[in-house]
Amino acid sequence: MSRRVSESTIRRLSYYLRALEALEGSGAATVSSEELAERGGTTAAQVRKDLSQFGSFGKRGLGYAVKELECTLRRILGLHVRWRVALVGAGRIGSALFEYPNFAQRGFDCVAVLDADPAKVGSRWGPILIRPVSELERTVRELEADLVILAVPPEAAQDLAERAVGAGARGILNFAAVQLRVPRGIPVKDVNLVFEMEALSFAITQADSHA
Amino acid sequence: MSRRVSESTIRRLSYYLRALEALEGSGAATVSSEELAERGGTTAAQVRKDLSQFGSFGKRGLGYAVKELECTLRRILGLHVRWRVALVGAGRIGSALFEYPNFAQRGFDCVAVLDADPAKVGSRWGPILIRPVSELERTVRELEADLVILAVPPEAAQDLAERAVGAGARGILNFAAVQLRVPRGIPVKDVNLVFEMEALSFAITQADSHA
DNA sequence: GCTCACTTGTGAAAAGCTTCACAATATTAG
DNA sequence: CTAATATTGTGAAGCTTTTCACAAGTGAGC
Repeated sequence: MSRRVSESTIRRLSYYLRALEALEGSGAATVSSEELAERGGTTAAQVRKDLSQFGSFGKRGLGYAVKELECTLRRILGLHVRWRVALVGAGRIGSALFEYPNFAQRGFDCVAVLDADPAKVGSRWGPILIRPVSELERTVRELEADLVILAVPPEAAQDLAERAVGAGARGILNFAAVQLRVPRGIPVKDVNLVFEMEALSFAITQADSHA
Repeated sequence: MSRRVSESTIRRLSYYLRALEALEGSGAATVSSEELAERGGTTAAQVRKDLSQFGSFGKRGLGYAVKELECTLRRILGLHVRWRVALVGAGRIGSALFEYPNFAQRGFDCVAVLDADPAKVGSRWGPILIRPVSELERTVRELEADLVILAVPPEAAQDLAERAVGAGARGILNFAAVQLRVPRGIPVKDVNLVFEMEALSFAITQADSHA
């Protein structure tokens, strides 16, 4: 029950959680692996295998209790606690993130915003005062930020990542198009729109050349 | 040379391309699989395997010619042509995307913006007039959009995806937290910040419980 | 020309992930 | 109570991806 769990499994757990939330809204009390699979874009066997890595949550013949499984998944994903997030980079992406309502709803509280641009430093986003990036370490330490979001140019990302981790950050969401090197044990997730667009471009081009 | 190429390989090709661009800027003429691996966050063997799926681009003993490989990768990824993109959803995310300068730089031209909010319809973003989503089909058809970006609420996404594909869209970048069902052969890429944050949350929680 | 150091391309082995198939178990109906 | 039906949990099989290891090719120095 405590082997290494694959990235793909985790990603699917997030989908299952969204599906369960929707099901709860629609009043369903139980759900089968088959229905979860349909909503999560996978197969029933996969759903059962995924869940079985963490325990045995269903009832044979019946399926899974929606509310209970939802709760279990939240706990597995570590969403039963709130996470403190420091956002580095108050540009377009940073601002979109900051205003994204689902963010706080899902347990992620933005406790600080930092930027390198002196013109932005000192202004306010709602209750939050924008700080200079030079105060990154102090901010992470004093506000006990768990997670750091880097929405900064690629050339700045590696340095900021190292400093954030040095000051106690435990995970990084990276919007910069570089592969960050961080100490073992610090998870990094990359989000990169250009990469996704390039993957679409490849898939379409490929399809054409085979037609 | 024309087997199915894995998602992971494509994702890494994008990293290699970024690395090559950086190398070209710094004046290097050739690069070894080892150096590409370091910059792309993988291993030398993986780099060689990835590239070998498309041909034989290196010189033994020497490595790869930076400029040439860059060009080859662009062609493999289908980036030698420009892509026409329609953006559906003129909210925070849509606006951040629209203003993202790298987007156009990398060959993706935003040819239309649509929104469901009558208050936004008719206003301008630079040269682009915001259209009502009711005109999605007409817009995709007349402006010959290849790719559609859905930056809309989850409940609207499935319907819009179907309509976009019906009107000729060939690929979808989906920001909504639902699994879209589309006809076979239409690639869909999902971008979801909450999923990435949840993966971080899981990784950290997991690490804790094993400490 | 010969040797040396270097680096690719690739078959084979290893590791990892997904699908299959079925015993086990739960509920409902008669 | 028995039969019929539904659905889970899981070992084993099948498939995919990654890593390994090395023959083959390349240029530089002498």
